[in-house]
Amino acid sequence: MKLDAVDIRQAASAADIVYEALRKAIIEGALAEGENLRQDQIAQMFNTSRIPVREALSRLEQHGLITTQRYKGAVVAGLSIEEIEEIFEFRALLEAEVIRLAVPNLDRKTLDLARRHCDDFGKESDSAKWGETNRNFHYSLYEAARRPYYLQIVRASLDRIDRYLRAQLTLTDGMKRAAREHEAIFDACAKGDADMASSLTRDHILDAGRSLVVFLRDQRG
Amino acid sequence: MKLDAVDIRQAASAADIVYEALRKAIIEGALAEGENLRQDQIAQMFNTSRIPVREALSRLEQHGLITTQRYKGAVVAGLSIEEIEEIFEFRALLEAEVIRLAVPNLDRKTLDLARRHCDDFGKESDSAKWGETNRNFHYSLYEAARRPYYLQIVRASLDRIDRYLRAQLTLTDGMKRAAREHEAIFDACAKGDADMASSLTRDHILDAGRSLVVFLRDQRG
DNA sequence: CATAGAAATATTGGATCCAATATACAATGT
DNA sequence: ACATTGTATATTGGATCCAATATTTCTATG
Repeated sequence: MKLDAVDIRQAASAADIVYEALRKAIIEGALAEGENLRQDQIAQMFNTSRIPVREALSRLEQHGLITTQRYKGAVVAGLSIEEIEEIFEFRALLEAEVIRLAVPNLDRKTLDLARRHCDDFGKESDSAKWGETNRNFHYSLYEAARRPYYLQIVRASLDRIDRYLRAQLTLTDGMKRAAREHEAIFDACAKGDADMASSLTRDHILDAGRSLVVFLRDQRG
Repeated sequence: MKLDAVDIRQAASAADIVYEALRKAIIEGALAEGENLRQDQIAQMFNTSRIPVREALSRLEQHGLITTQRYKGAVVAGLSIEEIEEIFEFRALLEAEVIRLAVPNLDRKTLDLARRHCDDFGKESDSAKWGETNRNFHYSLYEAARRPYYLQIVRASLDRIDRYLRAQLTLTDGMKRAAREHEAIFDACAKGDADMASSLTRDHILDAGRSLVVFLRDQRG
């Protein structure tokens, strides 16, 4: 197990740092599904005691990223195909609505930023960074919806399936398709067509979900 | 501050018990908005140390039910009118979809159960129990959607605004209206009309939200 | 008497220690 | 040889203690 350094601005507590580092490692796939997370081991890694580690693990469990059992420890949670399908269906519903609410509020500056993120995604060859640029693109538009509660849920739902998406996209040509779909979504936003942007976002997510399920069924047998 | 007893079957840890008790107290309004939650005080209440209390508080903060500041402690979180409006809008979107997905799966047994919960709600005079019967009715139908992830989010979003709803319904005649709307939702479900059930659920939630906002604007000045 | 500064108090986050239990492995009997 | 039992080890959850800081109270001074 190997973890990246973290740079949380307002990391008030050690627990926050541990939480963010583990969250990042899990959603990026650096920690494999089923991998054991020993409190002692993590505590030593962060030069801290088990107390903040336990708090971090507790939060990760609340978000469904790990499961714990007393006297046995925590493991990185895995999702069944059915659970993954449900989360994609959920994201399609939610993000389609968020983009619809965002379009009327989009201004020049936001569109320019989204345009840059869209280009970055198209040009990104390092698959490890794919997740970041993807989030950057979508969230730069979503922010305009001014719905912090929606966005919190959007982020949490993406966290759950992000590492499966990344695994698939590094092994298939899904990224090209995603880049094309991003272009279409951006164009609809730039034209101010909320219904179109919403519909395309919905399809974008459902397509990705279907591809991923095919990929996983094959991989898992 | 006074807390109910808890009865969690699989309350593996003291932290679970404290978490559930505090959660219940907050969503029922037994703990007022802004009320201080001192770790020591809570620990003594549950005959335990501050460690499990801290874990419980950390989880409550993740769910947005409290806010904490180092060296100052935790307080029960309050929501602005705008935040409440957002959550009702969110619930309308989500629960309308959940009931739509549920209707095709409804069987005799589930409908009978929902019928009973619907009657219970109409007959319930104790406003303290309103929240439970309301949840029982809606969730008995929602379960049929077989979407555990959706339901988890539905529960969390209701938790955030439940105590405002309860406060309003005890002081207005909103319960009669809610009871009528429940009847209509149930009838649509019994007829197998998913679109109608969805639309009525959406209106039911948006109506409740609007009434609540009027009530709160008046109350808060 | 009012106010500024200092000491006392309250309160949190983290470290270390202890209790409980699951797992692994060795010893023992058939 | 193999199954069973007992023990040693690993690991978690909780209790107690310590460090850091915010708040309050008290005192001294103009």
